[in-house]
Amino acid sequence: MVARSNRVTIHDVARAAGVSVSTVSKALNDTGRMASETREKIKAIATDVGFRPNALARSLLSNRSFTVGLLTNDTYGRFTLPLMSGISEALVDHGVSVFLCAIEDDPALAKVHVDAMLDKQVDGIIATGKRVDRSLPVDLAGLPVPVVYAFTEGVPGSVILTADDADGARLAVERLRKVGRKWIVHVTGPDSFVSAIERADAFRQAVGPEALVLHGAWTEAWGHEAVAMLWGGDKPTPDGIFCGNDQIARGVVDALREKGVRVPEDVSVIGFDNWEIFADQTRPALTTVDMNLKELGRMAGLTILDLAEGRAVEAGLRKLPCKLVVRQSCGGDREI
Amino acid sequence: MVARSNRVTIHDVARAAGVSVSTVSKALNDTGRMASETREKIKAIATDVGFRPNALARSLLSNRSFTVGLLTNDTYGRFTLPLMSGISEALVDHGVSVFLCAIEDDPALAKVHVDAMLDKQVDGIIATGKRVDRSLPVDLAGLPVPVVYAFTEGVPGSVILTADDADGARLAVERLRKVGRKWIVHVTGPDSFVSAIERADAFRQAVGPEALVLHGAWTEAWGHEAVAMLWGGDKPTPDGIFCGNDQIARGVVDALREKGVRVPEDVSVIGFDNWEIFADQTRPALTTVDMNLKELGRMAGLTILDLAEGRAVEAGLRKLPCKLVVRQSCGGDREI
DNA sequence: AAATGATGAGAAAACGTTTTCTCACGTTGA
DNA sequence: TCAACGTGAGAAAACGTTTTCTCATCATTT
Repeated sequence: MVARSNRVTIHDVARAAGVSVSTVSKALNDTGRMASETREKIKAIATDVGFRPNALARSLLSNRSFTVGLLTNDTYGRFTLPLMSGISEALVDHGVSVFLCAIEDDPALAKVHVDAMLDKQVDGIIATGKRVDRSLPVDLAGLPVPVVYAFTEGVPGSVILTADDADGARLAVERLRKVGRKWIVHVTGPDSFVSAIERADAFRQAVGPEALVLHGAWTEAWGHEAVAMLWGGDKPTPDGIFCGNDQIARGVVDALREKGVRVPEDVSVIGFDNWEIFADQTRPALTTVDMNLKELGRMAGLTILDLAEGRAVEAGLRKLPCKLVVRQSCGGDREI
Repeated sequence: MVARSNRVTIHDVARAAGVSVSTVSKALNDTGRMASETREKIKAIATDVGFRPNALARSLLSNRSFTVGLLTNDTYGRFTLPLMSGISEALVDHGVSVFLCAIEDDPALAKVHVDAMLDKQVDGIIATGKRVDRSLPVDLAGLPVPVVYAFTEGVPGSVILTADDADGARLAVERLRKVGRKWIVHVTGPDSFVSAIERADAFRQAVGPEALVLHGAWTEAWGHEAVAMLWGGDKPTPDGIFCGNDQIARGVVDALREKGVRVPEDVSVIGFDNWEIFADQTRPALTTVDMNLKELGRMAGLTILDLAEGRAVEAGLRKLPCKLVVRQSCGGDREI
């Protein structure tokens, strides 16, 4: 309930042990020369009085703050949180803490946050966003600390980590084929999204020349609409639908159910994102492509650490493979 | 592309200006005595060479790091992100950055994070979680820094901020009454949740002795089930349904639509949480209670700041009012 | 003309560490 | 017996700031 700083410093330990602060420092860091009894005694006393070195003082000297910044404009957190979780998990073992800065597409706010982090001597900055083909509203080039871009557009020559959309599409098609689907269509988001394009291209490549890709919004409503279109004409209806995200997939599955089409018996559906809140709640639960965002976060964390510690890292765009999470909407889930 | 620390320090400024570091410091901080020309000249030179004071060095001296920690076990981020957003928004103006630590109900991990933050001399810690009636798996009492609990259980005598569940329930009932509903029921989550209990109690108090509360899971499926029960017997069916969260509400609305019951013409539905991804996508879009989590975050941020700066703060549980977000599922939305 | 006071600016200490340098002491070898 | 050497431990500098103290210089007053 009191005062300034009752925190125990290295001086307190030195006094308690009857030695100098240098000796304490060397004892605790296992450096320097000294009698091993002295070392052990000092260590014992240090833990006894609950000494924990002040990281700030240490950083001042070492030029390493064991702190990194995560800059994001994904306020909703759909992508940022798994990423954050991976970053944190990878770095906590190295004693590194993460500043989270939510900048909402506001350049001024972004600058304030970046400056604050630089002032606090972060060892590096990880930039992330909600769209792979958009960059944050702040220029991170030429900063005095390394920068890694994860799931957002980065400047040329920088390190950019992202999910391999094409791989995800291939995984989905492969699965649909494996459960015996012949006429597979792709219902996805607007073709103004690079992710949508890349998935669609890979989809076309995997399915062949007759491939059908329907672009729309990233919404349930578009899923409903697409089903209405596909089942509305007199053309043959597909037996497999690969959706651009889980919301579309949810719309598709609901629409099919309302139509009396059985999923997965009559039609197999695969989503994208593995957003559990959607994938799990859909009836039947969605088989869906997971972008491994947590793993992407781990990679980003370890990469920024490499850079901070001066190790060489290959620049350029690096795409991490996706994985398929099998639930019920595609069928074939019991065969395993 | 090189070396150690090209960062410009106060010494560089002093050299460039031909004065001592003390003079520079006083010039930039508008303290001390000096000719105003000197002051201005130094300021000009400082911005010229791009000097930014090293916050670490400053912190070492002032015992203030302008850094707080946010501890959460809400990996999904449903509650943490709006809170975080509010905290960050409130604190960025004061130059304070936020460490986000995701501890997944793992006491050891929690301790590691807390220790790392303490070593880094955070000015305070905000604890938050996914449930108001559960505490984090780590003891935050007796820490050398102030702690504020937001949306999670705190130790007695601490500062605890949370949403006023009863207020939310009252808002919902009030609205349903206002649009002319007479027979209102409450479909909510398990009665093992304090939130569910408090809302249910307030609901009963507002509706009267004949109030009907149905407890189930926090899922869409339970919404469907509840509708099946309510419309299954030969009792009169309700014309207003207040749901414990937006997922239940979504289930209820979907089930009613499938039944041919019109929302909001025949039945008004109100949700809880204002989880936009659900509230917006439901047809019709959900009128729902918003817990003002961002505001709660702001309060938490300002409170921790007050405590860090030694201002007195009243301990105890503080409940922040909710607000109703009007969309279409309740009706009466066009009257305004 | 001397004493007083105001003004401008620098020196030094401090924050809590780590690291390098120095030194006293005791042991070994010739 | 003396030089050389190894060992244990402390002194001091350094990191980049802020703050207190001291001290010239110059203008004002008597």
